Amino acid sequence: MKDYLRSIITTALNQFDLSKEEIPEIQIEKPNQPEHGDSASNIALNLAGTLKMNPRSIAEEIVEKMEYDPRKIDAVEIAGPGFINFRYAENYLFEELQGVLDQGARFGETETRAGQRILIEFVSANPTGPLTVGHGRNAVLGDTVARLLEWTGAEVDREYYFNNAGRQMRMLGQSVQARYRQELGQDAELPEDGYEGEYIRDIAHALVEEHGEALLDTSDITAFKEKAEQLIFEEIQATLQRMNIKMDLFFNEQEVYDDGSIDQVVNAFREKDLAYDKDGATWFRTSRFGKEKDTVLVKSTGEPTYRLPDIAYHANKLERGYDQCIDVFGADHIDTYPDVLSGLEALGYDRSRVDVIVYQFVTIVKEGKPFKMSTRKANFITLDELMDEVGPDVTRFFFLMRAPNTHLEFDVAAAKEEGEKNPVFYLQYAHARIHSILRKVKQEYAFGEAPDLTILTHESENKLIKSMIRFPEMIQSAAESREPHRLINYLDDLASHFTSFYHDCRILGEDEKLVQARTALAKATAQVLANGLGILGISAPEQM
RNA sequence: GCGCCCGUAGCUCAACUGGAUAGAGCAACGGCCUUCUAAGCCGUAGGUUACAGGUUCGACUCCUGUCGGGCGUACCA
Repeated sequence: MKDYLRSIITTALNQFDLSKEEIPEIQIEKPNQPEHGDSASNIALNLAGTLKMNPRSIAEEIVEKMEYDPRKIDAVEIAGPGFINFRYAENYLFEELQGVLDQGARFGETETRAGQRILIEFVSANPTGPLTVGHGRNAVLGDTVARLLEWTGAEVDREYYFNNAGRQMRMLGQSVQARYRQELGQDAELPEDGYEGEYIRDIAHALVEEHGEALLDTSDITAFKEKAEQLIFEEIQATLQRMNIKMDLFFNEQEVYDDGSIDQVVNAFREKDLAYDKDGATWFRTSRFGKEKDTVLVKSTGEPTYRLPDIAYHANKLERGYDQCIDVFGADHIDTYPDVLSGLEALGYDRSRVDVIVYQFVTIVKEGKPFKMSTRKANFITLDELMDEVGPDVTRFFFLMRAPNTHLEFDVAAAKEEGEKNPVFYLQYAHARIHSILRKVKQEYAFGEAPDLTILTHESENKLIKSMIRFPEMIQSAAESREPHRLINYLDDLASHFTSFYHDCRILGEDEKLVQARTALAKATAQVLANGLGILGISAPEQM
């Protein structure tokens, strides 16, 4: 519908004395006030400046020159300072409703990104411990944005970037070694800054079972490190799977060392005089890109800082032919992002091909109080523990219900509540309720011909249909802005329109034609709810 | 100090990327179950959108400053 409105407005505008550049983008929006129609455009107001005319008279002229299909548009009005308001024809609504039924599980899919290949990198936690609540928001955001993009036609790969070398992992190996020795009754202490979590003991225990005392003499921590990595990765993947997330690709940071691309990056920078040596280290002239200071790429020890492999890794992604690469990370990593973009630009890539979703931190609220977490100390809540308490559906929902770029408060008590305070149940309940009706209808009726949807003229029916057919637009907007919470707000609105309909209009016991038409309407609603919940990665139960 | 993000009803948050009278949920108050799931529906109350300026037909949204909170500001990741 938006596209249609844009096209008829454009046709009208072409009759004005305006160059192409002077025609602004035509915005179509849904007015807050129902009296203002179903869709509205502010085009006349936007043109007031360039045309030097009263916006109302511009609007009048546009409407005069506009031709529209009465089967789609019932009325066009000019209101307020110069808005053009459109009212949909009933016939249009019925056609669209039929469209929902016809498209079924695919209703909402569009082709706007058809042919695009997108790589979205998320989670990317190093295998040093179980996923915590902090990773949860990252994981769920990344996966859901991926699903949204897929619904708009893109081909999306989900990638997990990790590092199994370096200090962190050494520390992990040493921690496991210490626990291993303790398990066998020896005196051993965790290294300073070692990992204190209980899971380290589990890994040590597994090593004892497997090797007995055979690893006591070795000073090499490789065996400890590898076992830890293996077990932790298994656990991480199990956690992700439980959350309905499946990564397509894993990328080991080591690759960009091994294939020499790190050196290539440094050399390319040097050739363009964007890298230099100072104090035994290699520096990147980030000051050329508007940063206060230059940045170290290779430490005086010869070891690269994380920025260098980061740049090489992103170049690698672009080289793999993706049209767009999206990174998901927390606010604490925001500072590295400009360096990566500068690096890519220096290498001759188009920086707009890399995009980032930054989310703010999660505060867990337990017993009414914020719960402070520290990763290395055993003081954290794992995602698994959270899911044990509230289940995967609620977990996903809570991480998605707020805009990524705002601080999220996760109230465990509210999440555990079954209803009332818990909005996820509202959606699932509406879906289950419809299926309950559908089951009853199926028992009592056997409809022959196609339903006559044109008898759905009750105000609640009308509103429900209008809400339903906005679904594809909502997916677009949520995908475009990378903000899944928009879809949640929409589904909430849809469910609320359904429950209003449910209370105003009975299905069972009415005239058979009406039963049939309303059943179709209910079925379409359930379909949209199921499709939407599917995008969110949340189950749509048929019974509750 | 500097940089990024946030500040909206008592609480948690929306507001379609600058639009018309700022909306939901929870909490409070008042109604609605012999009929398809009351995990629900309807209504009442609750606001100087932190504050002060500015930009324009129009600002929660953009700009400047102030206050408050979060995160950064490494030859850690």
